[in-house]
Amino acid sequence: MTLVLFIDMDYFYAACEEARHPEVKGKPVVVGTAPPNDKLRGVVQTCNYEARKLGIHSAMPTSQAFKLDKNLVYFGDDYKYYGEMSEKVMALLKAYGHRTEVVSIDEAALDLGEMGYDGARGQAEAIKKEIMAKFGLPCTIGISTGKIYAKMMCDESKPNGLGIIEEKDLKAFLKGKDVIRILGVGKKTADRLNAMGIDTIGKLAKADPNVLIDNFGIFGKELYQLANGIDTSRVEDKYTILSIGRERTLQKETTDMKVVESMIKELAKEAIEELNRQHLWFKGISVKAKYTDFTDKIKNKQFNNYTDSLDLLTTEGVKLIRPLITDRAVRKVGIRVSSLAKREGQKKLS
DNA sequence: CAATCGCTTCACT
DNA sequence: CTAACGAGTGAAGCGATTG
Repeated sequence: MTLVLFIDMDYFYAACEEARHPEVKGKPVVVGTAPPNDKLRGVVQTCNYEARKLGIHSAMPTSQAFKLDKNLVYFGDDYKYYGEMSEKVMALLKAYGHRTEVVSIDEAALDLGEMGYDGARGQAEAIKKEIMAKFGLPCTIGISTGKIYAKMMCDESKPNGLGIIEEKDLKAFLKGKDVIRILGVGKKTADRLNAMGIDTIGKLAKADPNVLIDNFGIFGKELYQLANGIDTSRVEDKYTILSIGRERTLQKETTDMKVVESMIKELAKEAIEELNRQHLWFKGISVKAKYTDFTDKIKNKQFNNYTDSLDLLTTEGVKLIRPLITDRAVRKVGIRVSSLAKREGQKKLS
């Protein structure tokens, strides 16, 4: 029986800030999205456990967080730094020699193979210790027979934990859990399941698989299998980026194409920087305008050839977004490149 | 009729 | 008090279009 180890960094962005500002440890720390010049207009990205105790959580408006504690420590997000820390952690994990999947900036899965539960525990303890010693970052690890179960166990063991769920205990482990705990099931899907009378994974396991498939397609089948102890997910050693985008709230809502244009230029530059860092080309672009009523509109375009040209992205981006800028006031704009390809070994046509 | 396109919806931090 | 607070990143889903 091969085992999967799932690791999730605890309150990652806030922990990164604590690592480089040790003096704030023990205080409530919030990392927020930071629209230029007005942090109160953003929302909380991540916060440490001291802040959570006060009721602060992800996606809460920063203004509201300050109402709960006017003395909290606030940092505007710094993706570049978090990305660097993430890369260091991932490199450390890969050095253990197992097939390793980078799931997100702060999560990874390792296929431990046939080392047994005791071996897996030893490995997990070593990893936790090394990450703390080298980077000062806490993390939580879950271990089970499949990636998704390992992740669920990980979620359950936070913070700074280590949880193992053995195969013989799997059914009992899953039975009472809310369906929303399943990876890929958010509020909307959970509501639909609830409406069908399914609120726990135990009930999901007993549901009619055909009804699930009718309602959710292929995902319905996966849900059914998962609820019954079959985790078909695999630990993949490659991590494919499908798109890279940047979006930002304007300082002030506007109908002025000039303002939108200069923001698009700025965002295009940032997106290309990331594209270059990842050594990719793009073939598709999309732009987005979000209006004051919080609805948004997106425009896409595909090119015939791959490119990495900032000029092209900027000019085409501006052209694409023009029809979205009308007399409706816009509060946020964004640009994204997609249909990506690795640079090496391929010839750029132009 | 399958692949691709253009756009919306959803999940998550 | 369930209205108003409301960022950013990215993938998945899906109907329309096209070769």
